[in-house]
Amino acid sequence: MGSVNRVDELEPMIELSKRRGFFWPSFSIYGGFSGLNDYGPLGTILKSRIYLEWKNSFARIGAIEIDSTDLTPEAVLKASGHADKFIDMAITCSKCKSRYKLENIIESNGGSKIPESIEEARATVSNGNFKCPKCGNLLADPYEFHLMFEIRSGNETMYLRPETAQGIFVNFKLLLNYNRGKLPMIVIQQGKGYRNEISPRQGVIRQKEFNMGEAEVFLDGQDGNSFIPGGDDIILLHDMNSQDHRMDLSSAVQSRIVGSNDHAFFMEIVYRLALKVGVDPERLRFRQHRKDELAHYSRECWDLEVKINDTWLEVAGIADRGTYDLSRHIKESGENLYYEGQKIANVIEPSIGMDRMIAASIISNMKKRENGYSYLTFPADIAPYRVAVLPLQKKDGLLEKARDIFSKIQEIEPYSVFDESGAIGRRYARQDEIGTPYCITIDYETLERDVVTIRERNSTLQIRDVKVETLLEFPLFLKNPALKKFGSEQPGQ
RNA sequence: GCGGGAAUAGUGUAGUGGUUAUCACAGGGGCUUCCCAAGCCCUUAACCCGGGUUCGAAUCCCGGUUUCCGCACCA
Repeated sequence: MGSVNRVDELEPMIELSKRRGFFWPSFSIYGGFSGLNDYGPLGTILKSRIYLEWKNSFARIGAIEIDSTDLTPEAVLKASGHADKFIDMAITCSKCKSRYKLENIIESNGGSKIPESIEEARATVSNGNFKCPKCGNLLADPYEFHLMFEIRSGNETMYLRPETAQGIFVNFKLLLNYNRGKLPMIVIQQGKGYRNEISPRQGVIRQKEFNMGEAEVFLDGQDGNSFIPGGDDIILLHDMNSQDHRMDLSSAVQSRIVGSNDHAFFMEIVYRLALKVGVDPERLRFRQHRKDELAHYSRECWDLEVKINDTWLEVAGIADRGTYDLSRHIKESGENLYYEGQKIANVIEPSIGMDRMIAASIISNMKKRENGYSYLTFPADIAPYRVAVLPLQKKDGLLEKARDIFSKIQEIEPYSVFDESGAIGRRYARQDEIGTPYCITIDYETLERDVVTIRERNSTLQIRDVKVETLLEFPLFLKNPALKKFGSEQPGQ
């Protein structure tokens, strides 16, 4: 429920998503399965459009893209550190059923040596006289908890990848060769990651299987100036000492808040993507990881967070992985993953949780009109459907005329809607609710003079007397001169 | 995982042991209107799963699942 005063933004988003087909819980006819969600028809289009924006923003700076496997041999994840770090040792109080991470129990009892194996953990616990912090009961029987999904393939142990990144690192040698030995090299990958979450919550926000968009940026040397941030967006930066700064990212580098220009540049790329998919800048900040929360591979990390229900939710992380991964793979595989002799590339990793980015976009764009009807203010670039064609009524040849125009519009804008049912106002409302930016109405003027009316979603304004030939003039409907009359309210701008 | 609520058409809900399972919105068809979810008529569509108690269970009990709220977890 939440407190009475708080407006819950998540619940209306989930309700809309179920009703209109953005996403819904997986396997619902079998009672559901927690932590898994399917994208419905609208969500699937939205997802591919947001991925495309992401790809474009990296392609514009010369990125190359690969697509590696989900199944990953144990050796790779041993090298990367995940096989060790992704197994938690835990302990449950037999009396009050409280669960603890073993290392927390050892530390809170003044111990410092964290056991490396389950055998060692058993020995430590049986000698340690550790008590449950809650009820004082003596704790016993530590066990392992796997955060990765394990798969058996013959005699091999494999895992479903916890991140897409390793697929890029293991291909580094081939990629560098493909790139004719040149750095910097930016490699991106779209795909699924899998984590055995103990208690998935909040629908698409925390899942066992999730969509990621990751980039590994391989940099020449340590100077950190291969890429220079150029934007003047004033951004809220919450640093590791919980100090807030409002400044653009190049100033943040000069003020030594962000560690390097390279790091700041990719923070900027991710920030602009969030704006591009329609997240309100007022909802955005970067938060720097404290030393004690950095992942095992990371030297410095800034999360992009979105404010939902007045709490900050991580949607992306821009980590400085240094030479960690390549060094590890050099050591474990014995392969030459150097460049220019003995140099190891430095890596910046902008990594985006796409499901969360999509949810943030929906939430940020959900608006209500004064009459209570809701609409989605998606930028036209990511709106699932961009145009709906609506005959004012079905009689007098309007339906046929509308169908004719619709089939021509589909040629230039394949994702368009045709809707003939119900009153015209109802049909506008239907399109508003799924965020279609433009409706084209076919009326008696169309029959007489071949002109249509274009109606814009956010303003509900109309332009009448748009010639059909103007409408069809440009392959990209969004760039059509017919829309200029909408001025600055146009959602595509 | 633990504790506590909850689970009924697509969505939101009513229903305290016997109902033809309520209502609204949404959806489909028709009439009417003809530029912003109007009106009228018709219509589709639901008791989470499995056991038990009972002559009889949507309703009571047990187990499971899902979900929400706390706690823990979130590399």
